[in-house]
Amino acid sequence: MAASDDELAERLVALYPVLRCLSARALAELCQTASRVQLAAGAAVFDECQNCPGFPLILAGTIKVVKSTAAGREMLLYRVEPGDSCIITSSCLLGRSRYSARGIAELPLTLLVLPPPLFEQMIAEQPLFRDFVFHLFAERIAELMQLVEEVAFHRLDQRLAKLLLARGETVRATHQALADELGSVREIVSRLLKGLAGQGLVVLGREQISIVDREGLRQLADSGR
Amino acid sequence: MAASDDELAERLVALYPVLRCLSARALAELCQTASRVQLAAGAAVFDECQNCPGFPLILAGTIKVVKSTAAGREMLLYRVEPGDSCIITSSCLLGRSRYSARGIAELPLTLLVLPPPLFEQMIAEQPLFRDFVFHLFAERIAELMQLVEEVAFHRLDQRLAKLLLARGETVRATHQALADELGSVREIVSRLLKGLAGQGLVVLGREQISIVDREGLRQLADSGR
DNA sequence: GCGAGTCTGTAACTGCGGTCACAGAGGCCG
DNA sequence: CGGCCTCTGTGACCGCAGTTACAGACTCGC
Repeated sequence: MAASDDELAERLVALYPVLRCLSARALAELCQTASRVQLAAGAAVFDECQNCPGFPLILAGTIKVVKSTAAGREMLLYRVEPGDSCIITSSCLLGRSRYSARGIAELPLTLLVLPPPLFEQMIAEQPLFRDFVFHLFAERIAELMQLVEEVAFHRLDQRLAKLLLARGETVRATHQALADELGSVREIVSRLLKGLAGQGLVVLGREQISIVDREGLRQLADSGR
Repeated sequence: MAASDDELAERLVALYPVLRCLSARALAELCQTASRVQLAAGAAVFDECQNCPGFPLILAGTIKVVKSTAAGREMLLYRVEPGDSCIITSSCLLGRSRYSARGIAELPLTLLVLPPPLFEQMIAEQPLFRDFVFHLFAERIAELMQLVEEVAFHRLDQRLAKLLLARGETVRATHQALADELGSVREIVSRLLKGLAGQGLVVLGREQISIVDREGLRQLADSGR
């Protein structure tokens, strides 16, 4: 028990260096007070209009935060990874409002959920923790504003190019998955990818896109700004 | 001097009831420490990639926060009114990052700008003030997520209808101004307004749109969700 | 090896939103 | 009154994204 808590504390601090600001005692207490949640890949972490059970620290896996329509289309707002915190959750917690999007576990997910009183206490007493949370807020807001701009003003091929660039050398994903990130539909993504391949920017394979001309893609993504 | 500070304090507390959590002394000190800024209508309050001089409380006027393109198109992200705070500013301040949009005074604007150390002190010491700021964060984030959804999934006529509904009985604005809120262009707004008028939902006049069928507009705005 | 299910390609068509190029219409000011 | 500026109306045209409807390709399990 104590050993596993020690281990947990270590992993926590490795992912969230800011927690070093806590005393060893406080950290141990945190590990005991917080509840551990495990979810399978694909499970819903939260949904629109729910209330929020606490402040989640991500130990493993990722959450994708998504708006979706009745027609089955979907759009990625942002992704939450270990070391981040799910800002929408914090915002519910802090603002006492409700979720306004859905969160879905992309990989098997392990969370440590701080109960609200503990969270508020840490915000009150730990300037560094406060800074950490605020910094996440600031980042998300900037990202969301950027996203609005891109959706409003950029063509889909540019957004697709940017998405591919952000994913490294070879992207393993179905066209449907890419469409869901962009808020579009599969056929269009297929068509655009074929276009990119025709320009020699990528090479296509099953569930795989290999970038061959990174610079060209970047030019496309940045054209007309 | 003291009289004018008293007046200021009164106006402040009227607009920001949360400041009641301060002692009379602290409030007086705040009024003295903070700097007052006046800007003409149309003036830039901040721009992308600037750093942030402090935490603004709005005494009079409004700020529109906007993304704009090289081609001269513009898109309203949100509007900041007396009693609100400009969250993008707070996010810069708290997250030590930079603006990622432009802020423009819509009316003659009076700000009271709290220097960062004072702001941080209040965040640290005043739980109610902290709540107030967080609540604003939460609201903005939810609004931005909503905006992404609307831009990505809703037709322009629906978004226009919603915009008109949110503006009261008769809307006084040029088509260009409406286009700038929606991230579109004047001709399209004119065309769509003509369509709405044709359906008997609104009546058009110079720099003026009068809503005659509120319910019909609402149906249009909500159709296909 | 066969069939079900998933993933991809692709062609025809539609419609929304944007661009361009004007023409009036209403105000404001000298 | 005449000229200028802003605001609005409008028609022709274009291109992107979305829809529909398939057909083939690949994978996996039986």
